[in-house]
Amino acid sequence: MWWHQHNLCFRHPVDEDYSGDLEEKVATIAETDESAESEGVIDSHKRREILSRRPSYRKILNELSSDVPGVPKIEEEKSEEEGTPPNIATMAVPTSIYQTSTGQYIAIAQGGTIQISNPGSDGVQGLQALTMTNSGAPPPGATIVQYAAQSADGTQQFFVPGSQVVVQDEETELAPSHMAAATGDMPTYQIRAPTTALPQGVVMAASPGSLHNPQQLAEEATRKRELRLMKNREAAKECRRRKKEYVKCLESRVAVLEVQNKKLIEELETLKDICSPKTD
DNA sequence: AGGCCTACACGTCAGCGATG
DNA sequence: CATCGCTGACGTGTAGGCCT
Repeated sequence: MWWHQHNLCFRHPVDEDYSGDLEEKVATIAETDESAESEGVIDSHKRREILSRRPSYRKILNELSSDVPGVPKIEEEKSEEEGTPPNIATMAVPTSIYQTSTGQYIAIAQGGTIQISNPGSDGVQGLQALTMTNSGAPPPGATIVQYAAQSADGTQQFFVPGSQVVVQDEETELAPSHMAAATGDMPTYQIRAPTTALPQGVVMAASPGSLHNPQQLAEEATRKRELRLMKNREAAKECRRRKKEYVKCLESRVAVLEVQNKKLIEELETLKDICSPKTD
């Protein structure tokens, strides 16, 4: 066994095909999961049919988390009135600590804040904070901060998708509301397109009534296509993120069930000994 | 150094279900 | 029925490790 419920060591690479095996393992242990896919020879059509009818990862994960306490849950969006800032992913778990394959410790705190710390030092040096700001569909122009790290010289480094610029705010009040809510007293940042006032991917639309000639129609079709591609791009990213989370969830569930299984076997052996004493 | 392999991330397409 | 979101499949690029 290479990991435990609250001290995960992610040794498995996240493979596209890996979740299927893991699902099967969970189903085998729990004997309740009907979503397991058989590893036998299934023709591609049938396999595709099975796969395409699978519910979303959010749904599956939420079902799992309702079964198993302590399993992270993906909150549904629209939690604005409930105190959760918009676009902030909330992990409904007590603070969990994981260890990565590189030896780093990852702590998921309430409110979705992830802290990454490097072992070896006194635990403070190298501390990195990361706040997920993209649980749901981002508003137009919103950008996902994928990773924030504090380098040795104290400067903040942000890696964001696309060719965008991160600008540190002079004061926290200047930050967008969803970011300010997420960071608290931390310095806040704005993400801007470097050359244009329009957010990345936003294309100016002509009003429908003004489309007369074929060229305008072609431009409109191109615009629609680019918009669809952009949305699908973001959706694919989000889908992959959820899938990774789902796989991690399955991994932790496997661990829990294996421990339970072991305990039950031991209990059974004990009961056997009690109920059938030796008669010689 | 260069070739090969592997893992990973990404973009795109296709197909499905949900929704208005 | 059109539209949209989600997700599997596929192709591509890149980084890192290993071998010659």
